[in-house]
Amino acid sequence: MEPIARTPKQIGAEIRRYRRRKKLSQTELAAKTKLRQATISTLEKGQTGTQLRTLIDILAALELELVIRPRSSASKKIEDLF
Amino acid sequence: MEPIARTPKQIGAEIRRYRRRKKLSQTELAAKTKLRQATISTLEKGQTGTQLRTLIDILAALELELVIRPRSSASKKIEDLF
DNA sequence: ATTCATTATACGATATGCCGTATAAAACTA
DNA sequence: TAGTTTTATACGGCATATCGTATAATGAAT
Repeated sequence: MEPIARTPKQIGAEIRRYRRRKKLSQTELAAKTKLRQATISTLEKGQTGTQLRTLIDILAALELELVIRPRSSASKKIEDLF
Repeated sequence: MEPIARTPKQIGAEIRRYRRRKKLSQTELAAKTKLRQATISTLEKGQTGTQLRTLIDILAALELELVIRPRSSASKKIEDLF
């Protein structure tokens, strides 16, 4: 299953998923990244457009990486996501 | 080879690669996205942290998508050069 | 229900991105 | 070479993200 993200909301949801997988609270992640807990909260909610710098800091702290690629065609069924 | 991006510079380089593949100038892409040519220029150069919203608009215009995933260990050392 | 941890929201202040416009620099092409 | 397209950079002004700090809401567990 591949975590595709095309909107801030999807990106935030992915971040949250990975953060919890690592058993970190927003506060703990904030400490690692020198960001505020509030900033991480808004990113995960996808409420506002955040800054790319913020996303990158968080990805690094969670040992994640970004892959940019052409959009996968409609062959991807929703069922495959679960 | 997978287009992994962990820094603004790498992200910018990927965007540029895909834009050129579609034979679009920065000005043409700017028109599609309602951004300025200057904004696209700075994003591609990776000079400044841009806004996530800007990146997403451009990805959409280029029909690209983002995948977030755990870091692949293979390229770790190489990426540390940046 | 109460407590404790976690997450969401609020305030003014500061930093930074994007805007419009414009020009300069580079890269192609004839 | 000169001319054309493309990309990089500059300015003031506006919009917005993050800051620090703090509090309110939610969730989890006993």
